[in-house]
Order: sequence, then C-alpha cells, then structure tokens
Amino acid sequence: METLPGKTVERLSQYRRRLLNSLDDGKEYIFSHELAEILNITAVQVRRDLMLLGYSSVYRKGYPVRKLIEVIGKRLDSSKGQNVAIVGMGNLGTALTYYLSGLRPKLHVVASFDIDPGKIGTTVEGVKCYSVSEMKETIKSKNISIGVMTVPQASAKEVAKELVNNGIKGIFNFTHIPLTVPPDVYLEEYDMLTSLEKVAYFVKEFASLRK
Amino acid sequence: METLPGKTVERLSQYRRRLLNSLDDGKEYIFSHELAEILNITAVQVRRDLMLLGYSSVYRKGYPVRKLIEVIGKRLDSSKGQNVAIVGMGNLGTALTYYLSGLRPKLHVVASFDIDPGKIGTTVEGVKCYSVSEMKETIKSKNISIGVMTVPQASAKEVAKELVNNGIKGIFNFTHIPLTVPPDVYLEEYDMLTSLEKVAYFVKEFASLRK
DNA sequence: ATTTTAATGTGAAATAATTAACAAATTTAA
DNA sequence: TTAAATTTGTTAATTATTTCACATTAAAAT
Repeated sequence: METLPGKTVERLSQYRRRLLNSLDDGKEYIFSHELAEILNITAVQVRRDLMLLGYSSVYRKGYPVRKLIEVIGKRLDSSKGQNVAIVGMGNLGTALTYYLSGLRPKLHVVASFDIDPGKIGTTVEGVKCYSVSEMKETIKSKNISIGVMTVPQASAKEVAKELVNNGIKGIFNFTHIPLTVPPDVYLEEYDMLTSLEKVAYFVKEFASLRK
Repeated sequence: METLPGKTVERLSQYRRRLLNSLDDGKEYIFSHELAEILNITAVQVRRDLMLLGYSSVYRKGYPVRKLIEVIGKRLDSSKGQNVAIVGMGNLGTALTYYLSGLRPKLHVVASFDIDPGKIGTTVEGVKCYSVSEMKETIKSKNISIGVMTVPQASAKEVAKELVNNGIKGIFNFTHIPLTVPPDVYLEEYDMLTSLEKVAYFVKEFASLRK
C-alpha cells in the first residue's frame, strides 16, 4: 500500500476530527463540499484525498461518516497503538499533556520526562513524570516510539541524541533548535515564532495592499 | 514590491534566527551551503529565497551575516513594529508569553486576555492580563493587530469574532476549531494533534518499510 | 418512465515549489 | 599573472500539489 503524501495525512487527520464532531451532532452522512467548507478548502481536494484512501461513497447521499472515520483510522493509525512521551514538563509540555491525553485511542501519552526534582514523580492527567536519567528503561518498558520535545533550547540537541539512542522512532520538536536525526527516525519540527512572524508579515502586506 | 510566498517567509524567519546565532558565535560571513546544512535544506533553496529578497552577496566570501539579517528584517518586519495579544492564559498561553516576550524587537507581546478573575491583573514577563470584557479598549489603546488564540475550544469561535470585530488583522489559532475570518484578516491555524498524528503515521510507515 | 438535478471519481491542465545545471565572478594557489 | 577551485545567481527542468472539467451515477422531480 502506497505511503500517503504528508499534506494528505494532515488533512485526513483534520477530516477525522470534523467527522467525529459531525457524528456528535447526529450526522450520519456528509458531502465532500460540506467537509470542505468546514475546513476552508475545496470539495475536490477532499474527494482527491479520499480517493487516495481508495474509498468510494454511496452516490448522492454523501459519505457515511462512521465508515469514513473507520477507513481513515485504518490508514493512519497503527493497529496496536503507539506510545508517546513528553520530554520537558514546562508550561508547553504540561499544556500538551493535558491536550493530548485520551484524545486519540491509538495514541497514548504514557510518560513525561524532566530534570527538575520538583516535577519528577508528579502526575498530570495520569501521566507520570520520570527523571531523564530513567529514560532508557522507561522507553523500553513502556514501548515508547514517539518523543515530543518541549525542553529548553540549551538541552535540545543532547535530548534528541538520547531519544534516538534509546530507540525513539519519531521526534516532534517544539524547540527552536533545528535537529538532525538518522534517516530511520521521522522528525517533525514546529517553530511557533516562525508562524507568528508569518502572520505578522502577511498582516503588514495586507495593510500595504489596502493603501 | 512583490509579496513573498508563505514558504519563503517561513524560511527567512528561520534564516534570521540562525544568522543571529552565527553572529553570537562571531561569524561575520556565511555560505549558502552552511546555512542550508544547519536547516537541513539545500543550498539552492537558500540562494533562491535570498534571490527573492533581491539581495546579492560578495562573491566567494559568503553572505555578510549582519547585512543579511538587516535585509531580511527590512522585508519581514513592519518598520513601526507590531503588537500582539495572547488570548487565553492557560499553560499554552503562558508558555507562549514566556517564549515570545522580548524575542523579536519588532513584535511586542503587549497584553493577554482571560476570563478567570484569578488571572486578570496578574503579569507574566511584564505582560499584564486583562479581562476579555476589556478587549475593545485594550486593543485600541495598545494598538494590537495580532491575536494569538490559546483559549478552550468551546469559546474559540466567539473569541475569534470578537477579535475581528475589534480590529485585529491577524489571528494565530492554536485551538483545534477551524475558523473563518473576513478576507482582510490573515489567519494561521496550527493543530498540534494533526502534527503528532503525522509523526505517528510516518513512524508506522517507516517501520513497515523496514520489514 | 423520463428528465432534471446534484454528487462523485478521475484524467488532464494548471499552479506552486524544488532541484539541476551552468555561466559568471572572484579568491586562492601555482 | 595565469590557472584552478569555489561560490553565487538564475534559467530551465523536474516534481509536487491543487484545481478544472466532465463523464458517470443515482436520487428527486416531472
């Protein structure tokens, strides 16, 4: 089965979120243009993404919401589920723990790490904080494959190296230090300042266009 | 002057960050391939982006770091600076306030908003928290053009509407509710779950390819 | 029944983004 | 002071992504 383009994966994640909302609203069928409108994209885009999933709808009634959620899950999720650790329990790490805990049935936040003795041993949303020195055992015993890095920038490179050495296969890096990882580790980087600067740039541009 | 593509703006923001680091390290000139390596992209990409800026370097010595920082700033920043408000002072809002305060000389976090009486009136990194009911006056008096939304999802649509009604020109939405804004308002949405699901998907795919 | 209407799935076209290729320029080395 | 080496800027080619256009299908209306 073909690996999906990253952009499509992102949208499928969004579709699923919206479809779950729709189900809550009692909606059993949804048209491509409805889903598109919710996400401010085109209906063709939606249909093309679903095409890549190999899924066909019943004509004229729209896509059956339950079935579509299931089909997206089959493609995106790992059947056994995947375990995630939050590395760095500052405000951002804590926010992420609250946000992600229990959100997706196949993505479990099972541990967090910090170096602050005041945090080690504490629990947020049922997620226990371990010392960074316990990383090796914890990753192994809890079968953690994904690390979310919300550590201070000074320790970013070191922490990334340690995660990789201890068998992590995916890193989601929120620090603003660009990392390099081996080719068998998937790296996603997100820099909040960059996004904010983009907003600022386009606000400035919009303003100058209006003049 | 041409509006730059969003992708280029993102990279220019990154370049500037790296160039500032390089300056700290005492580096006065940098080659395109050096900058590229730091960011795990190609040297051609770097040169093409700089080409869009209309900037030419001194041959063979690399780009003068100071000058380049200045040129990027001229293009990205608003000369008078832009003011930002953080809306929702939970863990994420607090993290962003710490992170963004004083980070860029032309982007000032000048206020935050919340509805929790326990937070209103408090200060984080010199940023005072106001009641949401004071939004109109505060946005006006402090000349705020950008709102960063870190509110609970239930209030997202309402808050966005209020921001727009009170003259905000750019919204950076961290809630997982897709928003719709008038065409003269720039909207950037970021959904952390989507990114995490993307990491999870590719980790799963990498694993199955190895088999 | 037949026609109209409203959706879908998809090949082809268009657009956007990245990379390759290479001439021009300049430093370094011979 | 000439040749070799290196780096840049940019055109052209490539690749990725999105949109158009429309045949196909099925429900609803006549």
